[in-house]
Amino acid sequence: MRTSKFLISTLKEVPAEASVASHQLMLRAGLIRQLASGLYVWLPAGLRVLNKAENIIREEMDKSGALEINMPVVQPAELWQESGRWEKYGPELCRFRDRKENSFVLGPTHEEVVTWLASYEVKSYKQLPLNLYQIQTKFRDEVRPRFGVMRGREFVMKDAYSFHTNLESLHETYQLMYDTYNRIFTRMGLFFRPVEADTGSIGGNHSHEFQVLADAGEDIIVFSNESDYAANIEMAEAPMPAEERKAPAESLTKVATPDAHTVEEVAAFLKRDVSTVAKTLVVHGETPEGQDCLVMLVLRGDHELNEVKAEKIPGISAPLTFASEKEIQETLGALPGSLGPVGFKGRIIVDRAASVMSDFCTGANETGFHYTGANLVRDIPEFEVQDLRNIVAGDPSPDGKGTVILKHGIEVGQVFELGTKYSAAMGATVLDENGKNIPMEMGCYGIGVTRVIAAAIEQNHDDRGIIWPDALAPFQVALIPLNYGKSAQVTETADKLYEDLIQAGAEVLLDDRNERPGVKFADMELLGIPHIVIIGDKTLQEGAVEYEARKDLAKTKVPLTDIRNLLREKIGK
RNA sequence: CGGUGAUUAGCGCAGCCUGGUUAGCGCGUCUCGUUAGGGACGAGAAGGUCGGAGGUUCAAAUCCUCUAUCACCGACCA
Repeated sequence: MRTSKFLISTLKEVPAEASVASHQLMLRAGLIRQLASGLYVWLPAGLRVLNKAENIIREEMDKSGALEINMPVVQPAELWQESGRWEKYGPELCRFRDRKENSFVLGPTHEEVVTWLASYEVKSYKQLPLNLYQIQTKFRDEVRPRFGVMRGREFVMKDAYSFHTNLESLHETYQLMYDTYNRIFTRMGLFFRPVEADTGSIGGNHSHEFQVLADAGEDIIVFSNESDYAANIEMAEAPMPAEERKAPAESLTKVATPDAHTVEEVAAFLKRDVSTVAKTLVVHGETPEGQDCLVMLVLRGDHELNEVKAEKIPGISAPLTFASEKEIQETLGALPGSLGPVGFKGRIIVDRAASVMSDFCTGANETGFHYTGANLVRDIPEFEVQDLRNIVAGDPSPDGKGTVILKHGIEVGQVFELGTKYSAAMGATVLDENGKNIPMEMGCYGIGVTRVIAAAIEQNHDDRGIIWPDALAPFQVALIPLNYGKSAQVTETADKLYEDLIQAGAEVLLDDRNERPGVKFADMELLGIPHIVIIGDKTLQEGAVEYEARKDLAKTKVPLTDIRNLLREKIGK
């Protein structure tokens, strides 16, 4: 490709809407343009990268034995009503009606459609296992699109769905996909880790996320400093403290704490550490009889509630909903900021770390008052202990080896064992060896293709621009002739080299624009092309050209006779 | 969805508070010339419903009301 025939849409200045490096660079390098919130046009250079990523995924999926299909973006609402997600999915599911007033959705994922498909196509255990995948556009009306294509509303996803007669077969394919994902992200040159994950709204039993480690990531990943333990913070169990709860030493004393509403304010007012104050949160729940009720969650003041853990506890509403001020006032007679478990008649769940506190401070359920010297059992006879909090750096690792470290990650893929959740709900059954109808076991496996591009840039850039891993680069080689079209020897050399490399099957961008050298250097470096060759009269006098590696910007003079072979070796052509 | 802020040329911004000529600046774009190894210089030019609607006023980018869109901070997910 010649730049004169290509669309080079680089920007000098950073558009105001971009805050993270990948978003800024994708706009500056001319890979994408924003059409509306969370919606992006992929420009030619960007699309080349996207296609590279898709092809790697396609090759590895095919190698694993998965079969590519294509399902519609638009899906009938009935399928979603059948699976039960019509109610559960919430407003990010974009719903609409067609001219006949029939309800449809824009597919945010395709479990329903693929299960419908499998129920039609698969009748016998002999056809299983089967793994179907597609690379296709999804739409989720995200509450808060941000960071460019990292969290867009419309995005490209590779989603695969596997079908099995038994769990053993499902485990096998799960492991196969796990290994395939490792190969895919390794080929893309990413620094990533598979981590244990929550199954979220898709539902299921067993799951790993593939996380690209980068500071801009929105997820927090928990690692052990001694073992290979790695999990999403949503999942990471905060172990029971080793120490025993001390016997009460103080008596329960009510103290006035005017205008102190947060744990920090109370701690500061009473001149004690936040970790000696118990934090009380009130959420909605259900009694075993099915009655709505309020449940108290008690945590140490310096700890954070883990909502995923909380909503998994039976009897607590999912999604987790906090009681409103009005509800709290009516039930407890006090406002949030002065709440506590002492004297509360309902269900009280105490976090493991909070369960070993003694002589702590907590709200008195009377606005403006707290207790000091509060103690479990003595002052709060009825309570249960659960893991409720986010693990923090320095806590013992959940696997018992070492302590934990927290890092940010970008979730680029996830593998799930779904079980029979969808097949049972939607009647996707097969006849087994005994002629019995059984629902198929299912797995599902996603990769955020557009997101992976952003993740790759987060991990690979410098102050001049993007540094593409070889496998994702829009072009492998950039040729920068200086004085192209004016100097005959430069023009001839550049054209010849260009033709040779094209013949060899290389992806080459020849910058034949009538621009000053600085402009060309800056553009090619911003665009992140891994291998750059500079062809100028000065070095040609010595029968040489210059080779620049984008990775480290190192320039070396290379004899003209060697440059073809050097490049072909670098790009493996 | 809540809170905060923004919307003026392709991009980045000033002007608004205190209403009053032809709405400016930098970058980019086009033409001509000089240049040519790190986003050059000179001369000229094109490009604006001041987000939209309504109102106040002799007069609105500027004041008021409504509305749309975008961004940032908190609850979702590939």
